[in-house]
Amino acid sequence: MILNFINKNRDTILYGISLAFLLFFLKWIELRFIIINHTFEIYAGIIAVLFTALGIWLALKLNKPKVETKIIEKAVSVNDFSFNEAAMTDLGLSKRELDVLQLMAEGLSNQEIAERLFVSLNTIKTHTSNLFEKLDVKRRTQAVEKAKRLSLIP
Amino acid sequence: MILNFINKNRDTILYGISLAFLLFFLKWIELRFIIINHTFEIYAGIIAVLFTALGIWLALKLNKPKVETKIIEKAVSVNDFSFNEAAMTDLGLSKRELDVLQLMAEGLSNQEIAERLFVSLNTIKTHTSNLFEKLDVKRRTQAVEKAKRLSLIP
DNA sequence: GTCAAAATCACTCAAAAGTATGAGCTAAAT
DNA sequence: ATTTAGCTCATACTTTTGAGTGATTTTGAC
Repeated sequence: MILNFINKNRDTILYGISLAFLLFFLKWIELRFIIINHTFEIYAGIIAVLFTALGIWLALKLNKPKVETKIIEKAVSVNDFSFNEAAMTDLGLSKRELDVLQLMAEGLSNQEIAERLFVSLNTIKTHTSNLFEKLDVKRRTQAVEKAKRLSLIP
Repeated sequence: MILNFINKNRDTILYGISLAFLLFFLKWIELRFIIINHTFEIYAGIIAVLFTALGIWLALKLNKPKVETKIIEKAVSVNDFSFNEAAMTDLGLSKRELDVLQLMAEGLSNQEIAERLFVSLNTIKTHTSNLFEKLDVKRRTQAVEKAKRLSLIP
């Protein structure tokens, strides 16, 4: 805990010690000058130089770095398919129609879709017809294309 | 030209003037203190404060502002379609076949593709047949699906 | 229980897609 | 010069798809 305190206030403590040392040093040269009785200006000059240095040191120490935020756009290929519920309800697509749409997107024929869903070919035809109408397209390829654009399928 | 010179050395000139003024000021308070005969320490203290301030000012003036760059990575989903040349040569697809494939992916019918490319419907049929064989698929929907997987089309 | 939407299926007809085969023409490679 | 690959087109035929219509059954909501 005491180490922690020292660490946190390192600069302040250092500054205090430096100042104390400086004052002590000044007192010492003051004494010397009194004894040797030299000119006043030399003493003042030394003080000036020392404190200029102190000021510089202080400023450098306390000068907070300016933070510049740099935003780097990182290209990421994302797997972010989120089903577009809105589009589905908007178009009035039923669950079954969506099933058919998905299988259609996999490239299955109507016959294959029928077998996959255990219904007749005619049923699938009806579904696809309704799908095309709802999606406002003429062909299955267009339906798949549009469905992908609308995020109804990945 | 003289204005130019002044502008370029503004800081230096300013520093010189300030220093001159300070020295003049010091001389003045020195005189005052001599006349009033005050303690030496007050004078030294004033010098100390003044030159500390000067040091700070100098440091701030001459020190290049520290810039800390904070980098924030922003994930951006990118349109990163890069045509898979390898797959194309691997499958032995011709330019024309790729053309047809692209239009097919847009949901065009063979007839529409034929009109778009100014050739006959039969030509397109030939292309699609060859395409299906090369892609090892049975239907156009599968062809489009596979082509997308292979990055032959976006 | 009623009603509406959804799902199922059938039938017909037309259009589009796909298969198979053959062939001419051109440009590039051997 | 010959071969090869790619593009073109045609004919004949089959399969799939799609449009249109109508009907029955299921299901969920009111």
